[in-house]
Amino acid sequence: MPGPPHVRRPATLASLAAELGVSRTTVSNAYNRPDQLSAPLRERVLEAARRLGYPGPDPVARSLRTRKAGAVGLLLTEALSYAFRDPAATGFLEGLALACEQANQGLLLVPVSPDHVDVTAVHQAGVDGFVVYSVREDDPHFMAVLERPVPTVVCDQPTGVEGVDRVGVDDRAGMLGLARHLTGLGHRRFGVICMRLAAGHNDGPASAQRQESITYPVQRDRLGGIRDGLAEVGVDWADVPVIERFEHSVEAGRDAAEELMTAHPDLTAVVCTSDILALGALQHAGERGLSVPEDLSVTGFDGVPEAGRAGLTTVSQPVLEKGRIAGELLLQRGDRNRSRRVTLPTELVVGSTSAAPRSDQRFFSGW
Amino acid sequence: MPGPPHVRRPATLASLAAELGVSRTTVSNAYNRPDQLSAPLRERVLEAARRLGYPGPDPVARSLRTRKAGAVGLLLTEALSYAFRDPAATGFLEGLALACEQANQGLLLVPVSPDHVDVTAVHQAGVDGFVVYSVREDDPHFMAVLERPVPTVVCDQPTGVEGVDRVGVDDRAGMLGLARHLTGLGHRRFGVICMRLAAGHNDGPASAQRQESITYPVQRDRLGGIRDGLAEVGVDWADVPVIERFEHSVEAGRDAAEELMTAHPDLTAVVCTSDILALGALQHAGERGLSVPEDLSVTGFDGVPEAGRAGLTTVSQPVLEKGRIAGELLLQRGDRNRSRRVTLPTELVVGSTSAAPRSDQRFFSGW
DNA sequence: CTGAAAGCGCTAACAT
DNA sequence: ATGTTAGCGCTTTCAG
Repeated sequence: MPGPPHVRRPATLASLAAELGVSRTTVSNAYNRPDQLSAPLRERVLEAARRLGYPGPDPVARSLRTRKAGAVGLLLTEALSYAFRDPAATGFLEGLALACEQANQGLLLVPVSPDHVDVTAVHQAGVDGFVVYSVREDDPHFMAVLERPVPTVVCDQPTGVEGVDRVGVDDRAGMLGLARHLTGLGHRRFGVICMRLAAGHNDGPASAQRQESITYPVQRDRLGGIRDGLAEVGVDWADVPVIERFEHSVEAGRDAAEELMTAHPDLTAVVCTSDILALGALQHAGERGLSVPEDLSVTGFDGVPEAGRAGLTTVSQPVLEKGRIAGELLLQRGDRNRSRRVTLPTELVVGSTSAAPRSDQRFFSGW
Repeated sequence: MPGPPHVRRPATLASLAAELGVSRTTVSNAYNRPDQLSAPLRERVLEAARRLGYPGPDPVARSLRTRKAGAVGLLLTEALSYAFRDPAATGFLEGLALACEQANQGLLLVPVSPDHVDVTAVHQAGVDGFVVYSVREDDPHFMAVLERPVPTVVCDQPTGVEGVDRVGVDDRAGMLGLARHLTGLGHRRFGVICMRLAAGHNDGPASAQRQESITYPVQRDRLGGIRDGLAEVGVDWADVPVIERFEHSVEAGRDAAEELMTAHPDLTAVVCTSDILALGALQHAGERGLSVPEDLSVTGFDGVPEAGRAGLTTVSQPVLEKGRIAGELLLQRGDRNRSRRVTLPTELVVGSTSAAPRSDQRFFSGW
């Protein structure tokens, strides 16, 4: 907060003690260890505090002394405000908040400047540990977190970081199951819409080279799951167009679908790596005059409430649970000897947006 | 966080200074005032820090010294996790996060134990100020916030607190407009579903006495707006059943509507003090076999996205804007001489859930 | 450009 | 049950 400092605290523990002619310890005890002094004395102290406008022990000074901040820091890739717009993130946050609440710990959302990289906020954060939600492997904020001498738990990505606990789901297996569902229905001509794959702003086809250098493990696994599933029925991944979007929004999904379907009007299935993108694709299909699932199958990933309402075929993951476990992993100190890894199950949800392709499309590429 | 303290920091600013044979000031400057020392020296310091595993100045110690925490505290009535479920709260949070982000300030969600009242978390919070979101006038956590010697901004409620800035909307005027819309359509037989009115768990009719002792100003104003609007056409408030719900959820709204319509099957309009409750009422109408708006008009308040999708007639308020302004009010220190009050406009949104009552119901009470 | 001195406000041992 | 002693790790005048 810019500007002049706050009003100087009117009174301190020391001044109160002096006023009362007791020691600082006694005043401190009046607040922190009521059983360490007689009730009357304690009341005298509290009464004097009220009279002098002493607001109780300063939290920061206490933190310095006790080496406990009473809060967990949360690092998000995106702008802070994004967390409240993405339903998957919201579910995660709800779970994390639940865990913090239960342990009576605060949850500090660390501001991440959307524009120029500035990790000072990570350094400033008075927290006892960090939860990192789904960031790039080479995220500078994440690096800054690792330098802090506090425990850290990662959700989703990055994976496999030394000395850091992690909770996530088996993205690859989830997508593999979904791919099998689609190939089982008879689909052979696929298109894919995915989220940001690496640093840099790429809106458009994800070249083979770009796919080689993915820095978001979750996207890597989800794409890998599709690829493996298609390989099982002989579909070559090189023939599958993959469209990447920097922004993660329904609008971006719609837009990507337009790009995809314009270049490849013969696709029978569009697989999206998130529900949000899929909802956009669904929207585009409507605009294009395609019936879903008759003319086109569309699938997502995450299982957010909106997807459920739209009847989207998707892979559902327990986001709230993920958040709660992330919090518990951080808050429950156990053997910190070696890092713990928790992988939650996903579930294939077959909705009304996937079906067998029209028979005339099934194994032909047109007349 | 329970358990043993963290690993002791491997090195401190002092130990680094000793190692290098420079003063602590110099090391401090290397981090905070790069222009105060030569580049080579600074590099030497930073290099030594890396080598010794010095993670940079301890944020808590720095906070104590500078009297700045670099974070804003957020107090919510409900359990922390609730904030992520209520779409109106989510919008507010997004706006607030935006403001914090821009000022590079953290946002600390203060845990509020749902069960036994425990305000220690408010005392522990290392923050430069508080934003209080929509709490009861006599909320003990709020009282604790007021005792802290830091600036505070209230969103919505409580209103009229000395020395505290406030941002909100004109709830009364908004509801008055909505009431006029309904009376203009010809409605005369109303029922109301409202949120929690005061401390204590009351699920059921809100007696006149209970309505006298409302401690949530927002609910007081919204009910008052309806009352005034109905009074204009001669409908006596005493004849209007008001059903209160402790929980704020679609399910609670559905349930309240059932209670209301069972006791008063002749109503032509159900006014809800929130969209969430209204969505529940809509659901109940369907279950009851009533067509909306032909058989029954249903209205909400807030203008959340879900309501828009459902075509709900409601009073829309700029929640994101409210959040942003709350943040700005706190972060922009201006004349703190006297408290500032910001009242944002609401907008009547006429959807497809309100229409004239069936003519045979219009001015008759049935045969 | 660098150093010395002086705390920020509090709590945890260890006495008494 | 209360007091004494020693810092927690840092920044900030003010001199050199």
